[in-house]
Amino acid sequence: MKRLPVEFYKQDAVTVAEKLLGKILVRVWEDGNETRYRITETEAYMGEEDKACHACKGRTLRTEVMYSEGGKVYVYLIYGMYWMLNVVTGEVNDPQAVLIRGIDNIVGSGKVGRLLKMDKSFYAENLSISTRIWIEDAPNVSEFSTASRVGIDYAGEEWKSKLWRFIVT
DNA sequence: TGCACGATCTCG
DNA sequence: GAGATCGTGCAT
Repeated sequence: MKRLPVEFYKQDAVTVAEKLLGKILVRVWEDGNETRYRITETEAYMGEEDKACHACKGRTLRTEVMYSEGGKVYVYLIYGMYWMLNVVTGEVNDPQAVLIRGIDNIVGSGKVGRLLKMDKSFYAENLSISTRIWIEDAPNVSEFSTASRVGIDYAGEEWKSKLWRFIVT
């Protein structure tokens, strides 16, 4: 297996979110051991128009990495205790990202962040060259379902109703 | 300089 | 069903 090419991440977030299902997330720990996880649940966030996307507020210190080229990591702290793991997608100045909500049998973006020991140092980590986290190719999964996104009540009906959550079944 | 608010989870 | 817990963004 090999790492996904940069071109993979340059597609739009909805496409990447769907194709990431079944792919292998590799995490190398400080002691040199590595663990591989199968991605089972993702969510897409589509740019400044998407009221549920952090970039809808425009370019800030926190959202800056979403404006860069796809293939980078976007992490941020939520509720003061959970690091959320996202993958930036799309071209430069096209702020999109895919939230990793589930890996293996771990479902819940907060749990994923904790399990992977995510923290601020992973902000803007490049998945193509990083030695501690990357994603490897794997066959697409044939069975998956879609659903509306979670935890974005403030985004309004139009954006809440988008079926941009992808789950391996 | 201060404050309200979350893409959540766990416990009672 | 509520609390934990803190960086970020916007209002003073």
